[in-house]
Amino acid sequence: MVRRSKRCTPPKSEFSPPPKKRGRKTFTTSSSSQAAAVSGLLSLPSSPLPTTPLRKVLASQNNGGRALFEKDLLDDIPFSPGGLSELGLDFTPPVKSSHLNSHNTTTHPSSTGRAGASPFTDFVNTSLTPLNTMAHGTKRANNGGVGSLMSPSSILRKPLISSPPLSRNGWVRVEIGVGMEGLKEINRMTWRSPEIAGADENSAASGYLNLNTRSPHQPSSYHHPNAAVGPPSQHHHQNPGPYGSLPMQGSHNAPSGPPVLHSGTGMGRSQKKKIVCNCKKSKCLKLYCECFAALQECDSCNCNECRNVVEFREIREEAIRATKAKNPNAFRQKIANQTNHSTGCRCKKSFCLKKYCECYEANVFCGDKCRCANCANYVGSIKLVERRKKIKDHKGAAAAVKAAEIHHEQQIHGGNPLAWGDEQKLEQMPMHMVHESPTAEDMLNAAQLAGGVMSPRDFGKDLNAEFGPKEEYNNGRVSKVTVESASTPTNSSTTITTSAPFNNDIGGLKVELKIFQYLNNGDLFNAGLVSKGFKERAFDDTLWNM
DNA sequence: GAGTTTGAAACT
DNA sequence: CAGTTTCAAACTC
Ligand SMILES: [Zn+2]
Ligand SMILES: [Zn+2]
Ligand SMILES: [Zn+2]
Ligand SMILES: [Zn+2]
Ligand SMILES: [Zn+2]
Ligand SMILES: [Zn+2]
Repeated sequence: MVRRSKRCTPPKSEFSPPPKKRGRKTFTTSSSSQAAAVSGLLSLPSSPLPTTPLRKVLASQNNGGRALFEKDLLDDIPFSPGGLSELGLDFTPPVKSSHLNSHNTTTHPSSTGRAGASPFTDFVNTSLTPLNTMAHGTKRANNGGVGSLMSPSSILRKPLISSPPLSRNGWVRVEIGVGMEGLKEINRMTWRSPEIAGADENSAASGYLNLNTRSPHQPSSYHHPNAAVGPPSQHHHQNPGPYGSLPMQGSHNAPSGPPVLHSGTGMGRSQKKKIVCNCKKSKCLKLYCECFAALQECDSCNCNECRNVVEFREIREEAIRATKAKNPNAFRQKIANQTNHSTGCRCKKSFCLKKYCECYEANVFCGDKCRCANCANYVGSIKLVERRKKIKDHKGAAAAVKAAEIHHEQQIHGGNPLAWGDEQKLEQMPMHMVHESPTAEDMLNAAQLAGGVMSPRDFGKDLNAEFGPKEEYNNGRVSKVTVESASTPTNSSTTITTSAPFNNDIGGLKVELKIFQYLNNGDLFNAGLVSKGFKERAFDDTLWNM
């Protein structure tokens, strides 16, 4: 298989046309800062050569302003999650995204680079917020390991794009998880629409590709089933693609009616359960502290610099006062009537099926106050039951089943809908599950959850299409609600679940490599510097020999 | 147990 | 407000 000779060159990129086929894993890159600025390629330092392995390579290979890189030599180069930044080249401290939002240039952010420069040259033409990747070794103090070196993949967890632009046909964000092995999302390469990427996290390396201006460096035998693929049609965007629409935030309609979860765990107003916190930084004077939130003094807790004790009565009371001032309901129990969470949750990735969700944790169904995505914590949700079972919350599981039965009963028989309010019929049924296709994000989340909650079969089928054929409890039976699925992504433990056009398995080629087919050699080079994972893929023999 | 994920709380 | 950061619990392996 030989790469097509028709090389796709990003419109405004000055990247010199790569060889007809990748062939040897060599790169040429210009030391011209301008070229670098435009192409996003490495800009060589003009000043004293540093001592990093990369510099060594450059120094030895420097060829009249152009440096030649070869794979073998690159092996000595430590991967740098922050792109070139870690190597001391073109490092610029991350810019606050708020400043970058208006970033709308047609040139590379700067010849001086930016932290975690996108490995993809297309970036230069986007008006998307640049990605702030982290510097390798960034320390992050979190509960799990204060001061621990974070793997490249988890430095940034906040959206890399704020104010995600509306759908941009053709533009995709490519991400790859690095530094880990296994089935986790972070190990996968994903591509998604910019708007969805906005909600993503943990992207050690990512960049944007404009498929409208690119074509895959495909093997001649490659025929993508999707006609719109190749260079994705610039004309009609009818191709809904996986990201045609964002998931509607499921707004549940109030279940002001009966079906209630009585798991029995409700321990009334004055929590008798002993709370033990492990606060490290809040001094137990913020609602972060469970003790404080419960207006309990810390006792036998594992907190640091605790002020939530009688010895600091004044400070403590002032804190309580201040907290109340900010929110009069701060200390009010969130589950008032035993049926609703007073403020609802806003879960995005847990399906409200983990205790991260306050509704789920409180054993109440999500309600109209909730603004959760892909909620599975509703009356009749079989996944809810399964989850509780798995957690061995048998009481909760039983309660959920019972609620479903009661609900179903009311649905068929007399249960005057109006009695529950006009929208009772819609009830907690997440509309979006019925009418919308799952996003890549959804599928990834589902995949993660699937590990435990769903059976492999469910994962492959129902969950795959996300809540595709939706199973629900209907009076003890499981019924399926058919949902048309726009995409039927393939999935495996090592290749990501994506949607067309990287959807189908072609010649057993890994999805990630399919994605990389869109990258030119320069891109690959940069990608190789980004992370270990990127490097492995960028230099994959299959990719270079096709 | 260490490291990761998550969404409320806090902050700007 | 909305967007972002901080935080400590929940969770995974
Ligand atoms: Zn505390
Ligand atoms: Zn405490
Ligand atoms: Zn304390
Ligand atoms: Zn929730
Ligand atoms: Zn909820
Ligand atoms: Zn929910």
